[in-house]
This record gives sequence, structure tokens and C-alpha cells, in this order.
Amino acid sequence: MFRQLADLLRDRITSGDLAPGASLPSELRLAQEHGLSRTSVRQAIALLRSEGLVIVEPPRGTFVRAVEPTETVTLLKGDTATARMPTPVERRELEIGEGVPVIVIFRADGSRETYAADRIRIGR
Amino acid sequence: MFRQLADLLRDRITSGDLAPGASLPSELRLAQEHGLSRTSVRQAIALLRSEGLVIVEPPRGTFVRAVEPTETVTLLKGDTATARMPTPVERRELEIGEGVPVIVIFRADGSRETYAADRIRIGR
DNA sequence: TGTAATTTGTGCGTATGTATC
DNA sequence: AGATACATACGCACAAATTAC
Repeated sequence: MFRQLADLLRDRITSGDLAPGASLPSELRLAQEHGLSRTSVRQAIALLRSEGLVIVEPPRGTFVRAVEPTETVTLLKGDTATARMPTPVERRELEIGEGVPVIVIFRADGSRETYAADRIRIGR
Repeated sequence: MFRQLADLLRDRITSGDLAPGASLPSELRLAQEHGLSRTSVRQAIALLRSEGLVIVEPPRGTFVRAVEPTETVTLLKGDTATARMPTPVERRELEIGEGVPVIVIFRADGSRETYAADRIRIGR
């Protein structure tokens, strides 16, 4: 059931019914309106958080994540890049939101650069 | 408390005490050994799942994720690439594990390619 | 200014279902 | 058949931070 609620909310987000920055109904409201327990509602929201679709600002509420502007980082000859989920330390130091991967660039000289994936884009 | 348990397990994984492929104690065991409820244990494991550190194969158990070999995809002139968390549809179709982002390559000709981030690496 | 209401975070317990061994 | 183990769903309570009055 929590997946159904997540699907429903995801559709409202991708369709634009819930625009970026808009707030979702509170957990209690969602629970009452859909006849679910707050536990199930929180599971649904946790799913959307892991997908990077919403951010939660306790106790203000839950909001549709706004798409950030993208700066381009160039990949030079001999460089490689990967993406993965950040460690808790990286999330704190780079101020990475939930559901946002990091992009790690391995430079040809052996150095490394780590970026929040929602702030940069790789080019060449 | 679930964060402390997650930290403890994360350390055991990164230190090599729990090697890739090794199984974690069951939720019930972890709960008993640390004097926690199963709810808290599940929260801790959910955190490690979102970080891509462990995979759960119900009802076999929870295992340390093995690092997959990386094939390199080359970025050509005019191409750009980003990373983000996959949609549920992408996760199913590309068989993407939990806590694994996707890398999307936008080719100069307008086409797009989507890969599981733990299977490829970007180069040039 | 201070109090109350709202909202999310965290933790506990319980029960049932399902798949594996 | 039975035990084990994870998934899901319900309930309750209190804490902490923000907002409203």
C-alpha cells in the first residue's frame, strides 16, 4: 500500500500537479485521506526521498525538490568518472541532499574530485 | 540509536571485518545483541541499503555488496553526462540494485544512454 | 513575550504474510 | 511440516523544532 501511495504522489510530481517547491500534505493528512497508518505514509515518503524527488525539512514539511542549475565539469584525456551514493561524511561536508548521488572524477594525475550530482554535469 | 548501529556496521564493512558477500546477523540477532527493537535495526539497515553498502535478499538474509567489475563507456566530443537515482521503472528494467544511481549520457546527436552506476565508468 | 498547535523524528510493541531452508 | 527471516501494516508515545496565535 505504501508503494501505491508513493506511485500516486510520484505521478502528481512528474505531471506537474505538485510543482517544484510545493509542499506535500502532512503525514497525518495523507494517512487520514488514504486510510493508512502514519507508518505506511512515512514509508511512501521515504521511497520518494531515496529517489531524490522530495526533501523533508522538519518540522516545516515535505517539499518537491527544485532542480538545481548545472555547472559543467570537463573530463580531460586520461580522466575517468563514476557515480555512487555518498557516505554520511560526504553528505555533511558537501551539503548533499537526500537521494542525490556523488560524481567522483579520477584525474589522470591521480587526484580525485567529488561533486554533488545535482549541481554538476560532466562534459568534454 | 539506529544511526549508531549503522555507523558500527558501516565500520565493520569498510574495515573489511565484514567482507563483500558476507552475511550480516539477522535482524532479530542484531536487535537482541544490541538491546534494540527490530524497528530500530531495520532503520539502520535501511540506511546502509540507501548507501549501497548492503543488499537484502529476503528471506535469505542481508549481505555486504560485492563490488562489480567496471566497463568503461567513452564520452565523445559534445557529449554530457549526469547521475541521479533511478525511477522504479528504470530499476526494474536495468536490474539496478538498491542504493545504486544511474549515469545518463546525452550524446551530441541528441540520443540518451542510461547505465547502472556500479557497472560502468566514464572515460575519454 | 510566551504559549499552544503543528509536523517530522525516533523508538517501542504487535501481528500477519511470504519465501527460503 | 516446521523454523527462520525479511516485508508490511497497525498502533502508541514522546522529543524537537517551527509556526501560529
